[in-house]
Amino acid sequence: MNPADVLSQIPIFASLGDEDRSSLAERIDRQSIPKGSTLFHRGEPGNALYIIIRGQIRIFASTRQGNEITLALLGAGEFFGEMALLDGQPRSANAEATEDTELHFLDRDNFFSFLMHKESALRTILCALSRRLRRTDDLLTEAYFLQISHRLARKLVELYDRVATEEGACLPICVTQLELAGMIGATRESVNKGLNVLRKKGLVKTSRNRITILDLARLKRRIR
Amino acid sequence: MNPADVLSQIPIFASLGDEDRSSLAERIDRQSIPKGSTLFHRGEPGNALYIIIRGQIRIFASTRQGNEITLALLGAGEFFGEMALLDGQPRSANAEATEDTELHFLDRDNFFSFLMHKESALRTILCALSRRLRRTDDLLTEAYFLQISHRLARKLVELYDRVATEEGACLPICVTQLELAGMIGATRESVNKGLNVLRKKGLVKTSRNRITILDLARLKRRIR
DNA sequence: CATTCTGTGTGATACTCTTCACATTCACAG
DNA sequence: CTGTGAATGTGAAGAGTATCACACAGAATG
Repeated sequence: MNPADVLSQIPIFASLGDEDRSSLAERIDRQSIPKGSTLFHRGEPGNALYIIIRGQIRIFASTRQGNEITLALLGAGEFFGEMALLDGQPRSANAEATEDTELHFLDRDNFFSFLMHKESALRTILCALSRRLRRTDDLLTEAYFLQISHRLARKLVELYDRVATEEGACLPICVTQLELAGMIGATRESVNKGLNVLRKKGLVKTSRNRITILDLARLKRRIR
Repeated sequence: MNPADVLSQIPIFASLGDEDRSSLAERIDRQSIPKGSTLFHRGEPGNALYIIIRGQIRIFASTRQGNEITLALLGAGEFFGEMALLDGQPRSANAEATEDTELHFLDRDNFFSFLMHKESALRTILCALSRRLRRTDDLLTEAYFLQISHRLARKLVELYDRVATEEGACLPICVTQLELAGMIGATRESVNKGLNVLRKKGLVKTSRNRITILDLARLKRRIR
């Protein structure tokens, strides 16, 4: 698959015309990293935007006590690292590959000259940024006012939606309880106990690395 | 002060040439709102970006139980409301004036044509967006892992820095304990008890509507 | 096949923060 | 000066989580 075709699969660049896409493709480099390896750490200078071709990247922050919170889990077609690119500040979080991953990267100057050139791309990037900001604001309100069982239910629905839209069937969510804990800012034990409640009510079914939602409607009702 | 001069004081527009500035000034409207009044609510369609000339705006989210969390407190020269403008979604939070406030507003079409026209403005907007995103990410990590006393100390330093840079002296921070509680996601009582500890250690002095930092260095040390 | 590792399930205990219920102080309008 | 409301101070009780300390199962590895 040539770079220009890869670009056409990516939401930010999908609206580009053919010639713009090819000219951008020439400026983009490609990189592969193995599962478990780190792409960058918080505090490092950042000057590139990454776009995921294949695999999965986890964006996370950590505290001195060794706790970790997962800010985002990104898959093929999604991009990240744009913050450091935009404001020139050091990386605000860590990024690691949770699967063998291939990605494109685009450096600062290319990025800006490209944006100034294509208004549609500018609009798409700005949309994506504000959507992410919205999401984090929501997470913040949740973090302060919702108890763990609610945050858990909400996150399960969110993760389910992501799998469901791609297949339509009632697929299981593939996460460990530890990962879930990181996403909602809780301990693994609390997540386990929260899942226990949902299990007893027949809302979900759990097994190793898997959570299957049995009654989506009732689960959604618990969120409110 | 004529519109064009006002614009030159505002970071986003500072880099404009004189003629650009005047042409933009014609398209910008002005609005005054009294202390305590609401500018917009969450869920309303948004079609304008606001820039604060004078006064203060509080951006906040609220839950059905009536709890409120202050997402940002913005002063002269700062702007907000750009998110709804960018992605066309409804307002994601509420905005109210905590002082008598004057602001400019700029509608969608003008905003985009302006951005496409001036790369420096684009950079400023993108910087501001990513800075805001950074801040919220930080707040989120804090919310999950830091206990109230730490969040309190951190917020006091942040508020102090904002006052201090404008004057240089050791000015008191003007907030009520209820407002502080909204900013760090806690109850008024918890804030009170947290302040009590800081007071006993001689780090701060409190009175009605006022908190004075006595020992900034030691307060900063508590944050870590 | 034995061993190790990772993910899961669960109770006891301790701690933080909220909720509730009041008392107190201060500013300010009548 | 006096009443009224807003902001503050404080304690008791309870909810919700974290921490700790295990037991156990299945998968992966040699």
